[in-house]
Amino acid sequence: MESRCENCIIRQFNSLRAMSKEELKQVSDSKTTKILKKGESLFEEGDKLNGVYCVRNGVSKLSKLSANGKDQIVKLASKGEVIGQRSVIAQENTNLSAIAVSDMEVCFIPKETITHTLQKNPNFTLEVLRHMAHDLKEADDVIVNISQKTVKQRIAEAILYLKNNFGEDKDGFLALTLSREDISNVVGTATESAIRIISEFKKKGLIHTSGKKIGIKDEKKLQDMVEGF
Amino acid sequence: MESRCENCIIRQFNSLRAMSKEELKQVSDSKTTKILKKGESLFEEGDKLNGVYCVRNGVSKLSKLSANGKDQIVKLASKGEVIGQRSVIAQENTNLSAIAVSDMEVCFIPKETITHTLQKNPNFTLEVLRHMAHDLKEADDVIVNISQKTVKQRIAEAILYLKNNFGEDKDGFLALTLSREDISNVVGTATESAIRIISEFKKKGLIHTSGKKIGIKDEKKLQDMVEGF
DNA sequence: ACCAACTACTGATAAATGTCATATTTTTAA
DNA sequence: TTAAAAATATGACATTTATCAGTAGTTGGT
Repeated sequence: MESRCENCIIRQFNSLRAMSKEELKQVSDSKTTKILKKGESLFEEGDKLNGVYCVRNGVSKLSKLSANGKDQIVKLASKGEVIGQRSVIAQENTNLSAIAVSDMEVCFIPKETITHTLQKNPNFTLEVLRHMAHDLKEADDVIVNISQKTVKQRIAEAILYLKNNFGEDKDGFLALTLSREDISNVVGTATESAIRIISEFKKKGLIHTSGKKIGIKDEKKLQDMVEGF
Repeated sequence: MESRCENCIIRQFNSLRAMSKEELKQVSDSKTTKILKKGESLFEEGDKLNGVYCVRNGVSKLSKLSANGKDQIVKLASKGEVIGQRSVIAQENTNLSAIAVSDMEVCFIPKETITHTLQKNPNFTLEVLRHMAHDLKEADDVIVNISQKTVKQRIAEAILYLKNNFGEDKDGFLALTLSREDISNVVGTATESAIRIISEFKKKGLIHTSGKKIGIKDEKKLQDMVEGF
């Protein structure tokens, strides 16, 4: 099974591209590959992480449990993204759980390899920093969206987000199928509210559905809805 | 007026403490000091920043305007914090506005000085990275709070936050006085809702007020309220 | 000290969202 | 394949929050 990091295309999308040949070799020698089925967890909130996970395939939700027992999904991480960086860098237990929302293949890289490179290779550190700066901006946007947009707007936005980030299958459905509950947890609303609004979108002809699958029929109107028209 | 960065205690609180004597000297030579009165802005959303601001005194709100014309305050930055780092690092225009909520004294450090040090001093980069990792965690917490807690809980939390981060004056009022509108923008709600809930807290004896000033009377009950009792 | 402008407050009402109960459909696994 | 379990769907209703309208109180500038 042994693919070498040096040859892995995935790393072009993340901060590992700033590593030297030598460093990549070290990563490759210390990494382990892991297969996860949908629903399995990479780690749970509060866990101490011994390394980071580089996603080769599939999608993971990063979520946090709130006092009232509901999960809030903070980010969906897919191919090329590195999960767990924040906790390893801040040397804290993780504040999020990571659960596969589709079958996944990930590489585990021990934290020593990462921290060692962080101390030796300023380009790598800077690259990680840039990624984190980007994540922070996205988080700020999410805060503004959640507090200023209606649930309807946020659901429309989530549907467009899923299309733009994960694409559509041959039948015109979103390639990443989330349960209604997951959608409500992305958006930060009650599951029933999400379901109701999705039904409404369907009645209005903005989307079509089949089981839990959703397909976009009128992208422009969905976009208008996001902007508040 | 020329105080030297080498002697500035403020920098102990931020990533500048990882700079060498030499680098600090360079910062000191390139920096300019700026005084802001309450209400004045450091920069506006969309501006291209030519450097970062190190807060010596006072507090600034970092906020983002939403489509419906309301500001969402994403962070309050005070003594020791560096504002504008994210945009400079990501080499993007800023996504936030920074406006003084009290009189301020800040040092402006040109971005060349920062980016130069980022490339040369891995310890500094790592330190900045750690700070950003921390900010990102806080942002995640805000997302969960906003979407899962009621307005009442969030206002109680905001009041406690103001006490814990900025302290109280000799009369037992919060040392940082925000307008009701600013409070509503921190919490992500309508100004009238914030006012109504603050009045309710007062009637219940959780707080006392005098004009726009708020003082905590029953911290425990406020805390219970945050947890949802 | 006084006026204008701003900010805080309150009530009435509307709109959005959550909750609970229950029916229906889809998925899962024996 | 089929029964059980899980997820989706919908209605009725409760609760929360926003909006609009108007009054009272505070503050800063002359």
